[in-house]
Amino acid sequence: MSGTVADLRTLRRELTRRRILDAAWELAREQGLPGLTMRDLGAGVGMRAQSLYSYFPSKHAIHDAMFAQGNRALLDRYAEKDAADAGDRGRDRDNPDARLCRLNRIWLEFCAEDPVRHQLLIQRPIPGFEPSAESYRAAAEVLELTRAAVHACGVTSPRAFDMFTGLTAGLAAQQNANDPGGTRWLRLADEAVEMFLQHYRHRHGGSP
Amino acid sequence: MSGTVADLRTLRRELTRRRILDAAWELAREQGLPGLTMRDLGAGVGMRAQSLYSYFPSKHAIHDAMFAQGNRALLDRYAEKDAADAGDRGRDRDNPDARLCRLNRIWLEFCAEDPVRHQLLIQRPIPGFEPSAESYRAAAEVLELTRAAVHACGVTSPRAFDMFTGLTAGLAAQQNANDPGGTRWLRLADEAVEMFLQHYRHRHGGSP
DNA sequence: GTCTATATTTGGATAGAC
DNA sequence: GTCTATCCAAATATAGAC
Repeated sequence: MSGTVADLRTLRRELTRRRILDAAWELAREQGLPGLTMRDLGAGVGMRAQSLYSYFPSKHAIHDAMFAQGNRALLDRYAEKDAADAGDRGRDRDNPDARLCRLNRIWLEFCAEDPVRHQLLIQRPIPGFEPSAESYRAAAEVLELTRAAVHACGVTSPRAFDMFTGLTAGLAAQQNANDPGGTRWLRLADEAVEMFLQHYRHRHGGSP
Repeated sequence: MSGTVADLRTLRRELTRRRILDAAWELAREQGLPGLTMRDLGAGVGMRAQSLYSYFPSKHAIHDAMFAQGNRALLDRYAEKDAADAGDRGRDRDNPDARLCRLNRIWLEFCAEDPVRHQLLIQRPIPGFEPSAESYRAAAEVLELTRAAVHACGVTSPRAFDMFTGLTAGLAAQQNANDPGGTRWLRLADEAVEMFLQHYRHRHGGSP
């Protein structure tokens, strides 16, 4: 019996943690990531700021949890969308170019739909913030996924991969900085991949 | 006579303003842009924080002055380097591709040599900060310079120019975020321009 | 022109009552 | 588990003496 009670407690606690994180995202979207304060966050979930310390040991821990959440959300998005768009039809082997375009679109849309999340995951807007090892693992997983997709297109040099990450990171950054909510750079996604593949496949690559 | 005295006073005042801004850059480079405080800044020039208000009406005004300084520095860099590398020899007309590569290298090196300045000029790390109109003018001038250089290479579509700014912004962002002080993305500068021109000149462009 | 003194606000975090 | 009551630190900014 006491086991069940403990489980319920843990569950309630976890739910409240989620509510706090949801409110944190909402506030960060409104006033920017540095503008997120314990006071406002407490008010956002109907608590005093001090009560938050029952759920997170520090503000840093909240940032870290958000970072981890963001990376997991991206991995989930890949799993959903990538599978939904082509997995069943088995086109992954047949057309690696299309898959790279797809992954690139998923990434760019993910970045554009929440500039604050993009900021937290990609740039480092919080001075002393270093994410935990577990959070880094998810980020590295995303990178490897992308690298594999580029390789599958016949482009294998590290230089080329750096160019790819630069290209796609730039489109996301420009979109959020200069046309937030729009599609001015988003719409260049496929064109960018095409440009990239044309250049690197013919130079260092394998099959056309 | 009183005019001379007034001039001296203005001069001294202007010199102190410069000293304050120099110290501001130094501190920002050390502790990040949000870590710049009036206290530390005062200490950096041998004053109390309160005395700074004799030179700048607010912290915001200091940020704005830094923003303007940064943009002017970039324009100066273009004027110096671009002219020094090719102006005398008059290659600008003969080889627009080389000029675009040159401008791109100047820009990337400028961004990489001071990540904090890059952050201030390109991204918007300070929540409520909006630069003054005069500062914006310099930034727009930079953009037009680049657009003209891309046009000279026979690439005229706005889409293509957006791709160019995305590409080059991404290289700078990746360099500073993932390899500060290194050259991992910097060295891709010419290759990026080559890739870009090959793609867009053959598609929408003019002469090869 | 710079200082001391101070006002004001804000934010992160702890202790202990209930 | 949440609250009240505080603490402490830091930061922007103003007033007035020297």
